[in-house]
Amino acid sequence: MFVVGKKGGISKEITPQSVDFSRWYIDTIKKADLMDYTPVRGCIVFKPDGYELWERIQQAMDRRFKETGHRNAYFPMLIPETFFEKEKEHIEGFSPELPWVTEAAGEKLEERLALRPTSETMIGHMYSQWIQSYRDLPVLINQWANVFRWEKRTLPFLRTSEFLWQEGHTAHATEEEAREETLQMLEIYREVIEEELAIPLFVGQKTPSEKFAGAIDTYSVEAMMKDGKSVQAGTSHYMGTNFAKGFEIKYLDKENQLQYVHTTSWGTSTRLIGSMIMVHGDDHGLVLPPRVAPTQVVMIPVGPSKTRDLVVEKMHHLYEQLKASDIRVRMDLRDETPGWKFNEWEMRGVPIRIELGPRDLEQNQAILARRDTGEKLPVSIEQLAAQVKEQLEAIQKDLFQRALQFQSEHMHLQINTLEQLHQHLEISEQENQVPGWVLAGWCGDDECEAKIKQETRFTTRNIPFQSPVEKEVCIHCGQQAKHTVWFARSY
RNA sequence: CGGGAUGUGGCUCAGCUUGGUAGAGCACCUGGUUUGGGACCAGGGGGUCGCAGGUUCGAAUCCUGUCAUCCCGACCA
Repeated sequence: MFVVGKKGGISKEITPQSVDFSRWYIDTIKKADLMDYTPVRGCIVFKPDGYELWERIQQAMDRRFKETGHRNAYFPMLIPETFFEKEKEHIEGFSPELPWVTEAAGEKLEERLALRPTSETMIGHMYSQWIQSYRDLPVLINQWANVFRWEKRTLPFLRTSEFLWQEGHTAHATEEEAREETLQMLEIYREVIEEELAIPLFVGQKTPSEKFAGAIDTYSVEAMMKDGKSVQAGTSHYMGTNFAKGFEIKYLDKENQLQYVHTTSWGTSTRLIGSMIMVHGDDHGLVLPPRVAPTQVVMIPVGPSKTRDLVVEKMHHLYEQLKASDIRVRMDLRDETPGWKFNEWEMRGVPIRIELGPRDLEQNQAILARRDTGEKLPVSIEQLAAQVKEQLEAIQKDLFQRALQFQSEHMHLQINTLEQLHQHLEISEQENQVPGWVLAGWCGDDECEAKIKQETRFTTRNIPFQSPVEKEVCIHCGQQAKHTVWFARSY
């Protein structure tokens, strides 16, 4: 399918996915120049292309947050130790991974300050002061921020000690309204991630053991990577009155009764970048969905040097035309051979390459090459901008469809016992196939869940809102299933 | 945090076993020829060998410690 030169076309510098997926991932992000390591453990630089991906995700999210009535604010990064003690589950969940500030201005602090792992506590504290009356509700605030979780094992974009994210925190008068908010934001995540990042998702509810520390209910959107593992791409939590009670967030209702507010929180992070890479990337490197690609089109002049001036002159005209059509386009006029540039921009995942040479000038055309399929098609110059737009949209759509196809090929609906699961894993390993995801029944017992994890490293991903099949019995104990759950290995 | 591996010009690595003037390929700079899938020739620049100690007349090489990255586990977005 990939149209390549005599040398085979596989990058010499990227480990093929089938050989070692982890190495492929590291090779790809480095070759695509998205990030670099730093001297600080688990902390990376988001280089301009990596950061721009984040900016585009931000824009897509932020627009929808605003449309649904939320506003942005910024809360401090340092959180007093005592704040964590106000919600028991919360501190148990987060205390192992907190970095602390213990000294400032050369003196030991009376109370040490944590670098926030999330801002429920600080925001809860502030909300308690801002909210007095039902007239103050709802409070709908989002924050774009960095957070810290000192991870034992780090992986660029997917798990770093410091990462960028967005955390929404809302307070409502009623449970019903707060629950609506929780699901509304989950739906916004689904929309952005599927439409902008072309990543198809599994939408559902987390099991109690997998939910957020301090939440009543946690919902997630989960994505399947090309190695069959899952990434939790976004979460939305209904907190009930847990944080309201911990931080005394109360309001007077219409009957002059003091009530606790119901809070929610919801978040997505820069791990979306990692997911996107692992969902769409191939053995040539990165493959970017056009809507978030920093560069959508790269133009490369080809042909002998005698004709170069003429070609470049024409290319400038076309470049201006594409720019005028709001296409993110750049020309590569560096003094390298075309083949070298082709490979370079493929590694960087640019969706469309336009080649222009003397033969094209004669025929009043340009060659348009798709990153995702490798197809090259001649396009008449008059129609170039229109064709590029059409192809960008086609690529966006095709990436999603291909990912959806991959998903359906790696979802296993016929596994009903632990023994069958073990068999499935053995066969997958023997045939060097990704084990994928397994839909199975679960009785609701934490112990069964823990045992499955222990034996297979498969964890519950979520309980889908819409399950393709309803399961009758628990995959572990064989008793009646309460839920039908996705199981998978995860990042 | 446990087990394994690695750390040497920008990148990929050799050299380490058996201590003795730091190497190769790629990249970079200059000039020329080239350019429709990773060009070629000639010349050139660049490294206190992750860091800190130690052993030694002498350490990239041996010893101790430490930090980082990768892989495999336990913990988590």
